[in-house]
Amino acid sequence: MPKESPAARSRNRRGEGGLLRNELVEAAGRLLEELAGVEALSLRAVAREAGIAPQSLYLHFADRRELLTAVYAVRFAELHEVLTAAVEAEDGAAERLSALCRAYVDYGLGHPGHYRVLFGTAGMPGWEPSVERMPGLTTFQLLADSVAACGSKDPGATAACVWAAMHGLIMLRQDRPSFPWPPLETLVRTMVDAHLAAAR
Amino acid sequence: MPKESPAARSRNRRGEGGLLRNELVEAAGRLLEELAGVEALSLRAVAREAGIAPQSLYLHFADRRELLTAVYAVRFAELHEVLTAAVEAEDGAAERLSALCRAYVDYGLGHPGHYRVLFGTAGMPGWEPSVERMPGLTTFQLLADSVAACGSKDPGATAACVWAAMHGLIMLRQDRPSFPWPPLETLVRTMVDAHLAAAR
DNA sequence: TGTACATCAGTGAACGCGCGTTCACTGATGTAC
DNA sequence: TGTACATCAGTGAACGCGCGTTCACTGATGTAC
Repeated sequence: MPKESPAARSRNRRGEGGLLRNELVEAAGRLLEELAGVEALSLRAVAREAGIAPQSLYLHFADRRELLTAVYAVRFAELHEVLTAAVEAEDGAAERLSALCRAYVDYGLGHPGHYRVLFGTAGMPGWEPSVERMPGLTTFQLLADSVAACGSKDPGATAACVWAAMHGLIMLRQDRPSFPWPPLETLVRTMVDAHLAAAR
Repeated sequence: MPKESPAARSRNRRGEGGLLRNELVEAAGRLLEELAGVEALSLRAVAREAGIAPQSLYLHFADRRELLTAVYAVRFAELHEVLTAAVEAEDGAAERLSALCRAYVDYGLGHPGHYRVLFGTAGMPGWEPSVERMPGLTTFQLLADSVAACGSKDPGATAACVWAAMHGLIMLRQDRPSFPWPPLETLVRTMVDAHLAAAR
């Protein structure tokens, strides 16, 4: 399980070297499925997972930071898609907001490693998520719109609060598993209901 | 600033070797003031900050994990004290809850490094915060009581929600500084008001 | 159609770094006689 | 009061590890003539 057979990978054909780039991002994704966050994505670990020599990574990324940026972009797109689908599946404003929150929290708890790359990234050596503004803001808009549709007086602040609450839920449940947590459903419902109550 | 003059520290007198233990925890605290989280607290960095050789740390701690545990305990006591003081300074139930939340968020944003040692600790190599249950739960009780006093139907779930919301606020504001955050006051008030609204 | 050559996808070997940890040691200081 | 000794607070030197990164190289494959 932990080791890849060395013969597993054979060199790409000429002109198809670019394939390795995707293989690397996928390898990083696999690592994140079983391990914690960005710190699991050492350049060497990713290369190992992909079955190539560490220095081959430099054929497609200028340095480790660029690799992380690529992983970040792919994962953000994934999350955005999940959230969009969740919102579109419902009709009523409150239902849409609930569905969005559920989907977000489910993603975070279901893919802890991926989630941490997206949002649990601080003081990480050589990794500044200034890139996130672009994809991040349009995704946040999804939430802000849902909140606004529920009649909140200050959708910006409320949406930020909801985001933070979901983030805290995801992070704390992972980082403090020994705490006697109420069921996830209860927590999400309590949180959403509270902000809905304030909106009315 | 970064370097300590090597002559700064002189050996403790006989029988006072235990002083070094405190010096080390304080050195760790100093490191956390300017740096991120647990990962900043390498055994060697702490020793450097304290002005001793790395291996001298083993005179007082069995390994790095034990040092982190000591730092954790001291910081948790500090936070608990801050929160208790904040609650006791107010009279009305809603005011007490608000004050508690403000104090918590202020601590987290005012001492990011310390806060991250307390709650931002996951997948950290060799650090399992099972110890936290003891001090953690009594501190959480402070919040649960404040929430209950406000008339919440499910104080446990609501308190957990509030905790998560504050945690998320603290972490995200640090990790995503480029996001257009509403003022901190607004966020905390929005969050507390929402849960108060749901309680009524 | 055959061959020389350029290109391309990678690898071999090595670098210096900070890390946690171990082991043998030093030298000042208090204590027993 | 003087001295031998044990204790104690530390240090010197070294270990193996994984890391990011660099440089020179290889060998298969497509292309030009």
